[in-house]
Amino acid sequence: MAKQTRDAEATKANIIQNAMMLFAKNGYDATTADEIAKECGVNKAMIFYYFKNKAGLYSAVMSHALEAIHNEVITTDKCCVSPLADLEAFIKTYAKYCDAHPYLPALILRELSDSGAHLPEMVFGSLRKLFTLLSSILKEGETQGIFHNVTPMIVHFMIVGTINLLVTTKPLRANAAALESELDTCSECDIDEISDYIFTKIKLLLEVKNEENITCA
Amino acid sequence: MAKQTRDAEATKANIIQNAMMLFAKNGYDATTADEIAKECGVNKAMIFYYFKNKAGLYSAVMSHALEAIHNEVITTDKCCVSPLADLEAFIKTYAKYCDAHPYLPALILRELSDSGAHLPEMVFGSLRKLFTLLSSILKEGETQGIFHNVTPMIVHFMIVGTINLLVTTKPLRANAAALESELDTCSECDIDEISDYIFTKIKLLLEVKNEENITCA
Amino acid sequence: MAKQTRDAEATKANIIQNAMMLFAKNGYDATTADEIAKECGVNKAMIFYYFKNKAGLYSAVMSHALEAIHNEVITTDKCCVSPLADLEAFIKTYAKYCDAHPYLPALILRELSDSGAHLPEMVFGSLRKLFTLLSSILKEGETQGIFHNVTPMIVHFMIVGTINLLVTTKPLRANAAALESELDTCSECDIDEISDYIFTKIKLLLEVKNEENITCA
Amino acid sequence: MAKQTRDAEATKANIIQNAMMLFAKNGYDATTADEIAKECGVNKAMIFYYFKNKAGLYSAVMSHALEAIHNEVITTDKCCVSPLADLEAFIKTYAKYCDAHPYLPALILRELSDSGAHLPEMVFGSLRKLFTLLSSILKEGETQGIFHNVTPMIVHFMIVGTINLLVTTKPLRANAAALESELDTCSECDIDEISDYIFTKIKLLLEVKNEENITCA
DNA sequence: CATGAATGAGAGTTCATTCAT
DNA sequence: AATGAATGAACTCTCATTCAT
Repeated sequence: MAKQTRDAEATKANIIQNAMMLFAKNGYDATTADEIAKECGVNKAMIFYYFKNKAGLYSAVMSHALEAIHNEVITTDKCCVSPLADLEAFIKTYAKYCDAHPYLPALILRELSDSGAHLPEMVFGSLRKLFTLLSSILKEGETQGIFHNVTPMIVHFMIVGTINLLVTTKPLRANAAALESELDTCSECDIDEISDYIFTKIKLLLEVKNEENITCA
Repeated sequence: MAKQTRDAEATKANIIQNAMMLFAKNGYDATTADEIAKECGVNKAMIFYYFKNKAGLYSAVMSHALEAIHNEVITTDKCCVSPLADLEAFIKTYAKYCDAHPYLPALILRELSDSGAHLPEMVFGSLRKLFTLLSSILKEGETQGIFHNVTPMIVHFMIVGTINLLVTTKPLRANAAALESELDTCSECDIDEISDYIFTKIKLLLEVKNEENITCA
Repeated sequence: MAKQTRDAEATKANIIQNAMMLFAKNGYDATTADEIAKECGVNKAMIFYYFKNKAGLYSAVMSHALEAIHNEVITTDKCCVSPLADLEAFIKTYAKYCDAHPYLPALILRELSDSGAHLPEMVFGSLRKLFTLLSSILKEGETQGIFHNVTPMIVHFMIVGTINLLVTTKPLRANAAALESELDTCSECDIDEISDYIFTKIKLLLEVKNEENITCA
Repeated sequence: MAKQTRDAEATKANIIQNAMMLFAKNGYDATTADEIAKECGVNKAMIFYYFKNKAGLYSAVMSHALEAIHNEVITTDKCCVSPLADLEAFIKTYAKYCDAHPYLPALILRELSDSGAHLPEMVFGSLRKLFTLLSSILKEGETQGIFHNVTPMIVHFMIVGTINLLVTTKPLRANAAALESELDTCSECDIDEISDYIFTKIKLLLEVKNEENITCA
């Protein structure tokens, strides 16, 4: 297929791209080197030449993906304007990126559901960096007295986990809706509505003190 | 190992139990029939005798697990007392069950992250039933005017997804906390605190109208 | 299926009947004990109870079948009327029996094509008896001066082998004829025409001295 | 064992050769991939690498064998000299080839005794081609008025079937003769005698009109 | 850098056969 | 006599990985 490039970086990138897609679609074990090679139009041995082994490729794929999203989020983040603005940027950037690269959420969920059985430091570190970023936004909000009762880990999963799940289950939800028309699986919701909704709700949940809630007026 | 029972139901249950654990721990592909058989103290052929093939066993495992949690949630549900009480029951029962049977969340997450590539009707139906249950609670709350701006699917993932992730990542979070002491990964949080927190926050998020938020006083 | 008979002989006969069919259709290796049992409506263990093992069953099947054909041929043989009449009886009885019990030829051919790898004395003996019978007819004809230049083994295969092949290839020949209409595979020939033809031709071949053939007139 | 050739065609041919022998000796089901690989001095996986699966290998083996005999027969055929000369060439070439490659007859007989359950078009086609060749010789003879009352399919089996049977049963016949010394199983007959005999007899059977037979002078 | 041939270690699945009831 | 549960040995096929070119 792809003409023999003889360009190491291009070949590597090509393999990573296609592997990412396949790993996300079928999982680590169910993705074979043959399959990846065929998809890339590259000889199977090249995978081992460039990445040493399958785990090495997987690791490269994950680093690549997480690096990318972290960069995306951190650079778009209107850092330090205000915790609320930062939070909004975080949520919307993350959501948009996931929507554009839907393999990522699948990979992350799978990785988390294994307790990271498959993967090494680097990947683990990247996940942590993302959490650290959100964490610092939330803490700043608390310091400024605009967020209350924040447990960052839980809020993190409420945001990131929910987005991941909504993105990966998109086909499944469409399917479920088709079968049972009264069931609203948000199958038509687009990513902007979703991230708006999440942001609005998370904002509420962070701003309102537990004791006050609606009792105010 | 386990004495030869010659009791079909017991043998089947034994296999399902052990398979559930292994599938949850290692995923579908990485779990081998040999491994399951050894863990059960049963001849490998019994797996095929009772479940026809590996996929059949997986299907049985998933049905079993989802059936169980659905029953648990539905029977404990103080049905129809009030949407709020029902919601609390839903969240806490679900959380408690997951904590007690931590394979379940891993299985569910994995299944969702495939878009259900692996599994059949039954499983899919069970997942739907769980969502339908929460959905009806939320809708009743809206009808009664105590919940506002509810998008059930998203709220569902905010609850169920978050619990699943917190349960499955427990070891991972402990690990991360150990590496970097300032990072609060909620690694000490027990399931009751978690479900309390989630319930409180979800309650807020449902009860407050978007426009009002903290502007009240 | 078949109600529990508790009649040993009936059960055995039932198993033999069905096994014969399956062995003929699929061959020894491709026929499983499960399959036979299901076809008979009998528990699989009975096969081993009555026949010790699969080879034992096969042996029983072959003996039964060869016994049957040998009896048929020998009793119908208008023995000793005249070699020609005996030959005709042999051919026609054999052909008719094969046509009525088409598993037999398949079993025999398969057995012969293995050089009898599968089977024991008894079967081997039965085959020999059949050949001995024809042999004696041919020899008697030679003694009486009406048959010439007889090599019994070759003539035997010309008769028995040809009938076996025509019977077993019946579906194949129909198939071939359907594909290529100009090809005459004798797919419409019935067993009487066939045995008439074979008898007529074999008669010629035995009666004419090699040197004379058509040179006569 | 056999040194690693790294020559695809050689490896394939090697596998086909050995597989042909084993399939002929033990039949399709009783021949295992392990056995073939060991016999070839090749890694078992190569079988699947080159032939996709066991059935694929079998198919390749059959095509190869039938192709070979068809070529042999057709090139040796002194085509169109005279039907009688052609017939003689057909019979003798076929017999000689079978004698030299005794797996072939076993394979053919087995295939025929299944009604071709196992095998695909190609093989079926090759068998048909052989029959078509003989058929045309016989028809030409009839047109020229030297053969009479020809039913090609039956005559085909009388020739080809008989040769196949004689070749495959060679060990069996030797065995039978050893047991019972009076029985003449033609165990000493060599292939030239056999094909001479068959040719002579088939010639008779074709040339003499049914009604005349020995009645001549 | 790139390829196709080759390998070894399993994995899932089948099946004849035995055991306990 | 009859059954269903249980077993162990094989068998086909797959796949990550390496080697020779």
